[in-house]
Amino acid sequence: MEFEPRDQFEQRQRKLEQIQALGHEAFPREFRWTESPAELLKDYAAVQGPELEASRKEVRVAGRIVSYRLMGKAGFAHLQGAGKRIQIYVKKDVVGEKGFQLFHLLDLGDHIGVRGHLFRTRTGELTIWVDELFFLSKALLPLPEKWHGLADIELRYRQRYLDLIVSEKSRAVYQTRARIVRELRQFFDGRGYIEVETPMMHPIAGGATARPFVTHHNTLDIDLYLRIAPELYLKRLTVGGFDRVYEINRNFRNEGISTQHNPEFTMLEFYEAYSNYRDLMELNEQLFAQVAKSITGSTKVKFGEHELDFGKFTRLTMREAIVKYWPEEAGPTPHLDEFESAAALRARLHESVDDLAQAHHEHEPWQNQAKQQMVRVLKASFLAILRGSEEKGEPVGKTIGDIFEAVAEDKLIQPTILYDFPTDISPLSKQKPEDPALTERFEIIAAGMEIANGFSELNDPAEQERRFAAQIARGGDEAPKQLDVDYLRALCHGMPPTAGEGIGIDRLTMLLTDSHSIRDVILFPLLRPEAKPEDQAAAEGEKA
RNA sequence: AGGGGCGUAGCUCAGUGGUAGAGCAGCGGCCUUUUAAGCCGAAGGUCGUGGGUUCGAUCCCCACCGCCCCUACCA
Repeated sequence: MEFEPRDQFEQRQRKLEQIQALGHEAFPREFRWTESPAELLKDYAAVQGPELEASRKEVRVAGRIVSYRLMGKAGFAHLQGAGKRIQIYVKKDVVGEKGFQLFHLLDLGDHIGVRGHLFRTRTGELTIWVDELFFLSKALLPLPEKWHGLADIELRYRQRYLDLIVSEKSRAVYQTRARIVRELRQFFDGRGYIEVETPMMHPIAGGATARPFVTHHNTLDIDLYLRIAPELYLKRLTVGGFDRVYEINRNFRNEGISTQHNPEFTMLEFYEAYSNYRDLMELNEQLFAQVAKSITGSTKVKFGEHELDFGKFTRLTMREAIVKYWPEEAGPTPHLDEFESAAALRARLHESVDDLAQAHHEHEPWQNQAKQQMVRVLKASFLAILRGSEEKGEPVGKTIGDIFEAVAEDKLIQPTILYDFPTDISPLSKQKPEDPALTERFEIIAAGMEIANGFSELNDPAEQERRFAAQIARGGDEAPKQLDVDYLRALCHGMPPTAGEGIGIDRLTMLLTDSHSIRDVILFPLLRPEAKPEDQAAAEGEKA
């Protein structure tokens, strides 16, 4: 093994040998401790020095050395354990010649155990007076800089272990994430739901529109897809009589990577028989308020410059959202009847493009750069939407969805329930009885991000088959390659009226931890693998 | 995929068309209540990689690699 910095690596290997020569095992197997550094700091926060020294209660504590100050015949260090740091004081008189030799051979990053008792230093810091040192494990590579920590974002993602050692903030995010998941489990368990695990390898990728990852099973000699959603399996379970069922697990989508997208991400998906999407909206209002409150202490949560209030959801239909956020530069807002026909909507968009061009022309660039930018981007989006509609023959519902995304989605900062989605983009949702162009579907949007997606589940097998067939006929990378006949068969056995929903755990964690990149809430986000130096040289050789 | 930015010691960062600097970490020495401990000394680098311009490139130009941000695809 060879690592940079080579001299420090070798230096520390030599020290390990010297530690062994002192009679210590290089890699001991255990250490029996009585308290963690975190527990000591908490339990003895209010206990004064004289009281500590009067009782001289023996403690045994293990941790990683994260600071080290040697002063002749005594020294201080901090041991980090369970995320907190306790100081230790090591005196040659007390630990003896060999004990002090061991102390000399320690480096930042090493794990040790200590036996001793608590006292307070002159400055009042709670400290362990060490009677005996135990060597536990050597860090052969140095820790990041002690004051600034690991500032290189790439290193924080690639070497998360270092980030976690050095950054209490990062550590806290993942602890919060665990609490969020626990909270969600409690919420659903308390409502009579059962937690299940359905396949992650699917013969047909369904339940969402996304490009899947493909893999292969050797013995069966079949291609399989990593699941893009658990939806169709969970709904089979509602047919099977699990009336309230949920799963928390990973989905995989072979799509782009961004601050809001990682190729694998965690979803909570749940189904509740005999309920509809209105019931779910109410359930969501309770759920989000409760989770936000128990995680952050309040339903009002700081997210960047905003304060998101999960105690108060706005409800808007998709069409209302488009009308509400339609910018004046885009001309008159569309009328309700214009959402009915593709031709009317296209005409509206063409007019808007002209109005936007006009607006762009009228504004002097230096007057309001942000507005100029908005007008330019919106015009480009509208032109793209028109191309989709006119050249690719996309259905009107798709056009409406695209318009929503172009004009409204990023404006929805406060938690919003956006509902009544076009049937054309909702192949698994039940239609509204009074308007088959719309479905009983909603999304929860906060900070401009889609957090959850739920609907009254389509349980009419004939209609489901028509929708699947339409999807397949339309084609594209994101459409299923074949009909999921077994799913239709399951529906034919009778699925109760059911409402279901998926909640993005990563994004929810972002909101509740004020994290602005999904990579900050996923321990090991997908990055391009590090090239070994020789690979890199070879790659360049080939090109030359 | 397109646009912008970044890449210098293990880490955090300065810097210059003329052979590269600080702090922390590491090494040697002094120091028995310090705490970003201190003081003295020495060491540490193919300035992301490869080309080009130049008498001379870490710096200027081009390509490539990696990361970040925005846009596009998507949740």
